[in-house]
Amino acid sequence: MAVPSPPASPLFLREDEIRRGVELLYFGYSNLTNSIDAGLATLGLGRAHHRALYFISRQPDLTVSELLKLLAITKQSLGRVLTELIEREYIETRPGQRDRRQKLLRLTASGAALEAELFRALREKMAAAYAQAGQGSVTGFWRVLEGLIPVEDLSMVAGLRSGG
Amino acid sequence: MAVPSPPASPLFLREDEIRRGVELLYFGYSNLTNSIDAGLATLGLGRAHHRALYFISRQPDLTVSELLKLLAITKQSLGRVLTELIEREYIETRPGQRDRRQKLLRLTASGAALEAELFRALREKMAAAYAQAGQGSVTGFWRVLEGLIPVEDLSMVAGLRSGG
DNA sequence: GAGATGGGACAGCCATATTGACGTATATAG
DNA sequence: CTATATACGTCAATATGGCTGTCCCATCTC
Repeated sequence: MAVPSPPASPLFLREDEIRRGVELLYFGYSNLTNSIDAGLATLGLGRAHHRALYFISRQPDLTVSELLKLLAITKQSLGRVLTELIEREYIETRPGQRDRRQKLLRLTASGAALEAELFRALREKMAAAYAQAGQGSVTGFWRVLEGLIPVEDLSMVAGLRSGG
Repeated sequence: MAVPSPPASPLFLREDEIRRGVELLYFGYSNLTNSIDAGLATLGLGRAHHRALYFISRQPDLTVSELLKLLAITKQSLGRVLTELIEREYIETRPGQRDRRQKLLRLTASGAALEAELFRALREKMAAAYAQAGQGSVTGFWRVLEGLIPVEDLSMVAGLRSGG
């Protein structure tokens, strides 16, 4: 294969692939998150509420500080969301057993029902995308996304599975 | 392989894979977009400005209505961002040649320089993720994301390449 | 000339994030 | 036991980036 000469800069040649990834990630993310907005709006809730519900559902008895790390927002921002969700009885709290300063967060029955309903829209979209792309693609999808996440955060994300 | 019985519901069994995708997409997207916030903040710009710069860079002589479709926001929201970028001379406009009501959007030299600088951060992150995941994974990454984007929007996204 | 379209603008609103300071309960180290 | 750190909450003020509704002008198209 007598290819004349290698590219001057691999980074430059890959620019189009990079931009393609950036754009697909933007539109894919947007479309997925948009898919639950209507459901949230009927309840007067926003995406911030959903994120809290989602992670608490995923990892019951999560503490406030753990949730703060996952969401990467300030205590004040989370506070409003959490207060609202507790008032509406989607979430309930208990003091921690080892450390009674902690508040363990957990969905109520209606909170779990709401999360499940919202998740249905996510599942439909994601399942359709998985099916269309094929299982081999799904692994690649995960791997690239993992590469976008700093190493120190990956354990946190993985913890949603094991540590829950 | 005498596996006893198939799962009651394939959707249920796949729930974990779906959630994994949702979570990686959330954290991956967040980390990528966060990576340019510092650069934007030093200039007093926000992500909305970057999105406009990005798409105009990608498709010079884009019209306002085309940009509106890409960003999926209202004219008013875009107006503020665009006005600011024009005032700061990152963007310039010309009337359309066929339709003089149109405004064709284009980066100035300093706008192009800014976009390139911001893109550098995106490129580094994305290139590292691609490299770590391997080229086979990149295709899968694209395919799944394409599956998340409604068919009617895909041509618009593809147009960033051909129609630019 | 009539109506549709591309673009812009005003006023006001809302959701979600921020910072900084401060307070209280509990845990833990000396 | 005291000191300090931690977990959580809260006040006040602010910024960003969306939204709606209404109205406007220029231009294109029929």
